[in-house]
Amino acid sequence: MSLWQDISRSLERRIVARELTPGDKLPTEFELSREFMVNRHTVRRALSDLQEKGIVESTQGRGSFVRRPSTPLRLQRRPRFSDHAREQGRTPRTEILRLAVRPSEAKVATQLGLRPGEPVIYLERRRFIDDEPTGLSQHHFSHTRFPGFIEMYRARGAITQTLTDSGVPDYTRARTWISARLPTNDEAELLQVPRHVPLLVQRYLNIDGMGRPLEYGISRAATEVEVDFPALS
Amino acid sequence: MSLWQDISRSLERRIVARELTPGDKLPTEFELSREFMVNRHTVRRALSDLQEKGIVESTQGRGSFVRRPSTPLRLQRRPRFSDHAREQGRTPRTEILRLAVRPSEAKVATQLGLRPGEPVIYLERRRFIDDEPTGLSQHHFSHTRFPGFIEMYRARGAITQTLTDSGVPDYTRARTWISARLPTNDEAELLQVPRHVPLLVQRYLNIDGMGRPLEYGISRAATEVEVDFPALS
DNA sequence: CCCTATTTGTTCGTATGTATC
DNA sequence: TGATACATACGAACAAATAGG
Repeated sequence: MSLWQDISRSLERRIVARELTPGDKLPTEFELSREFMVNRHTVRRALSDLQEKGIVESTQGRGSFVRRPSTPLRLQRRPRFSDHAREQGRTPRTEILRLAVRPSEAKVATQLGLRPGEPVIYLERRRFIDDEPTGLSQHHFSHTRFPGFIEMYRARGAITQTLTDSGVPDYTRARTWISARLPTNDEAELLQVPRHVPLLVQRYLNIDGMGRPLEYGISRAATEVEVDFPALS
Repeated sequence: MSLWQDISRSLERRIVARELTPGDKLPTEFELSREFMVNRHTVRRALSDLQEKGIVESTQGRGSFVRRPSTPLRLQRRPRFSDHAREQGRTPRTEILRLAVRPSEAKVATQLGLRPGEPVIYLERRRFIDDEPTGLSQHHFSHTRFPGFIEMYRARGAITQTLTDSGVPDYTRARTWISARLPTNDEAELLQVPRHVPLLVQRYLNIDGMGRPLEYGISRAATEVEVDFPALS
């Protein structure tokens, strides 16, 4: 057991024992180095470990702070996000992060059957349940096909409604690619999760009733940590 | 942009440009420090960054290596792991970690429609492609229904074959739950991945041609999964 | 608004420990 | 066993962001 690991554990114990509670400022690196009688670098290595674990957060010029605990988030299981949430008696909300027309990237164009660079509606959203951020999503629609999308979406606030009013009464998910990765700083911030909690990333293609590509989307959500596995020896 | 960030990006570019391919050994820290004309600590900071991102892996006494890329795995209604691998001209292999009869846990019993504690066949495996570990899986079958499973599986080495010979010519995946989490030490060891690379966890229920629950399984892989039917139901 | 003390971030230097080959 | 290479630790200095007077 190295010194920095000892220090990291010691600080972690202090936090789980509520000697230091979320939001609290940790002693400065200098003070910690005196307390543990080690070099400041050794303290920094320990703090770096705690940062990776999402337990503390450091800011230049301010100090290191105990992070707020993360609430386990539920993985969204249905494309109809709002209905699903309301069924459970919870309050869904969607925030628009970006909504614009932009040239399509190669991957998006391929999936939607467009020529690369052909304009697409780009919509980026953050979703909440009971005011807790639960997911981020990026949506792409053909601008040629839905020229009035932006205004309609702003007025209606829902994708399904916008598509219905654009003459697409129904659509289904044709394909989903799923992967997992750790969040970027921005994503961790937007979703209010520590950096060590994996994101589940879904890339999907929705098609309309005629089987034509309709929407290419990417959604990201933090997932619950599972602990119910029999140990592997 | 700090020096170590520059170096990290530079090395990452080298890797995506295939100048360094998966499995390759990076230059030693000393060599890199000479090349970039910085202190070895600065190189170490960059390598630490690349390790966090899962791009390289370092081992004391050996060196730093470019990690293997994760190959997308395809999830289907009739999952046939070996066929899929062979289609791509790769060599699949399966290792038995455990194979035994044990009382069913509550969750397993519920899914399989058994009484809690009713005996189940428990099979734990590790799968390889081209001798690289790619996944871990746990399988549960009713022991009452398949009393000779253990001997048959040992003789045949394949679940599908064992089931066929047990009078179950066909089965399909009824449901899949997907989540992500960081690996335990054991899992990281068995899968040969760093501890900060998320695992994709699939819990699934397979049913036979009559719609009866057949197998409850949990698989874990550090790879992308492609889903070509409505993903989460 | 500026100045300054505080605090974390980066970089160098040096030394020793420890795992691998 | 020795050489190599990564891991840990200490010391020093300066940069950069923050907070408070």
